[in-house]
Amino acid sequence: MAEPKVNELMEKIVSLCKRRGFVYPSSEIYGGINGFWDYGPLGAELKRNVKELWWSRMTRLREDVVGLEATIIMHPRIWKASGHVDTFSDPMADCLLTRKRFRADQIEPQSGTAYHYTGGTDPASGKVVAEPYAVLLPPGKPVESARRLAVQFYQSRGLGPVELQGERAEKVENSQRFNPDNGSLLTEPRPFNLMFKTYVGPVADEDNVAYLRPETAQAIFAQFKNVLETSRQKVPFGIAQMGKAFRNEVTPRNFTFRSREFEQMELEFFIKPDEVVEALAGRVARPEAPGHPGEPAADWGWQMWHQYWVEERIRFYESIGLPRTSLEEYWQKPEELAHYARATVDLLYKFPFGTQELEGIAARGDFDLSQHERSSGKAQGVFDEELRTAWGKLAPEVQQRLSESYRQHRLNYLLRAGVPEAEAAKDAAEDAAGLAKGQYIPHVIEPSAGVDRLILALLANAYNEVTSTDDKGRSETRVVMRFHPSVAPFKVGVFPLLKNKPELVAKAREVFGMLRGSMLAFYDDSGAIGRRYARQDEAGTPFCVTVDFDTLGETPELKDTVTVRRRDDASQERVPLAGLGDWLASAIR
RNA sequence: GCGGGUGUAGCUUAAUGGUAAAGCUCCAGCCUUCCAAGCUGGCUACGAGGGUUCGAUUCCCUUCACCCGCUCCA
Repeated sequence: MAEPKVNELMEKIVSLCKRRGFVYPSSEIYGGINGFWDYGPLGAELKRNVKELWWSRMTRLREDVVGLEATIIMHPRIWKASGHVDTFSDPMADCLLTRKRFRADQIEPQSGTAYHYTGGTDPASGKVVAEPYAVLLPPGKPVESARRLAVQFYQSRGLGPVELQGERAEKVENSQRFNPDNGSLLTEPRPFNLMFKTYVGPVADEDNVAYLRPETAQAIFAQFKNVLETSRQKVPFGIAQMGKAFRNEVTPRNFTFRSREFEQMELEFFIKPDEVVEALAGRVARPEAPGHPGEPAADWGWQMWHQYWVEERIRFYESIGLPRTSLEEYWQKPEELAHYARATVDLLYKFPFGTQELEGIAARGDFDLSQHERSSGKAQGVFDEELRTAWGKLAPEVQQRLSESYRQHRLNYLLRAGVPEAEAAKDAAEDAAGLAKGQYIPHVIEPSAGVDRLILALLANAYNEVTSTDDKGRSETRVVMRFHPSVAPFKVGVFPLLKNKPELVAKAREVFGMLRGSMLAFYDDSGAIGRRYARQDEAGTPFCVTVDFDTLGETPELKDTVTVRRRDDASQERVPLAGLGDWLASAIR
């Protein structure tokens, strides 16, 4: 549709980000580095505000969430247990003809006759392409189809008419070297390192390999027991963490949207399995209507908690200025779910380059703690005195039903994790027996958000162009960044109306000094007043305060009052200096 | 990683095989009683490397970054 326009908007945003100091290309004086971006002065403030708002809302304002700040480099076995080592170093192979890419180890084995060629010649020009090529045909298919593909291949390498060289047939059994769709030869499998690798200690050998974390979440699981034992929290409760994560993305794209170094804000909220909830509360509450389910209750099952966090997160985005209409909620279909997830909701923002994920809220069951329990050999379950007491009072048939349901879930997990059948059956039965003793492995709801993506969404959302015509008939387009005041880098600009009147400057400096202790203020006395307003509009500063002659007493009843000018509609209000701090503080909340 | 496109000042755009131009922004000064006014002055660029050439921003090669498509997205 309007695609050039869309790109134009992104280009304008990128350009503004650089011009005003929100975002710069990393290492720019050395030519930049693909997938890395820096935040300039305004961007750093914006990002800090966003992170502080998230942190405060997710931990400080809640009794049931505590924080964690873990290292970026952790024991490599964490990434083995989480599954990242395996899925992040897949060998990949590309089709030589269509360039389609495959996981080399997941290609369905093919059998048949492979026709090999040593090269192709253009009989007209005599041009030769000596690259070997091959096509695998299923039994019974005529050799012509192999030749047809081979001709296409050599044509794609720059030949017009093609004479094939060195045709040779070979029987092939269970090969993964050919494209299952068309039989074309693939490239040699090449490993894809999606995790950043490093070495701990001065000796760079395979024994010292470690990885920069590809997500912050695993540290939370790895420290779950420590936090549980030292924070005086009981399930249900959450552990929040913000921090850098690193992924060797195949294609960094869309400005900062997909970067190789990025920051996450993650919460792992641990809840009781539904069987435990029922044993304790007598029932399991499930969502009956869409929308926020209200205050947490003892009978909430995982679906209630999941919906609760989806709605909490949407409220957070609304509170920092992303209207609900700019967001989309996407409930992943069962076939799209990752192997560990029971349900995942993506919160998407309508970016200029498309509607893309800001945050994923996954109900991960007990997968992660279970993985770390098996991998580390350290029990990750919790003991709940109330559960033990309540269990003893349950009717035997209820005990039986809950225990069986729990056993079935555990068995499913263990089998999927590759535990041999007999062992899995035994372990699942033991886990189920643990319920009676008050033991279980918590389940988890994971709201996981990308800070940088959110910053980009806020930038895109704030970007507005205002075209005005002055009295000389010249029209001019200005940019106004309409950030929510709570995230805006500067909260207030402070100006003397005129620079060459020392009394105005002195008073304005005084007002600036008064405000800067409680909010980020910016003092400016250069150029005409309108220009200073415009500069602050581009920085997204929601309010500007101007000291004029009335402030000094030119009009006696206006003495010690200033003009407060609003960014979004340029409206002005006269505010007494004595109440200015409070006026602004309540306006930027 | 593949294919296509782009790369001149902070931004937007010129021109040129022979000293790289302008507008806006920015900085300094003057002026200015509320929305990029005016005047004076100033900083700043051919993405990087190599080749051809007496001389390359211009032609060629390589490389880097960005944009679009493919691929990937645990």
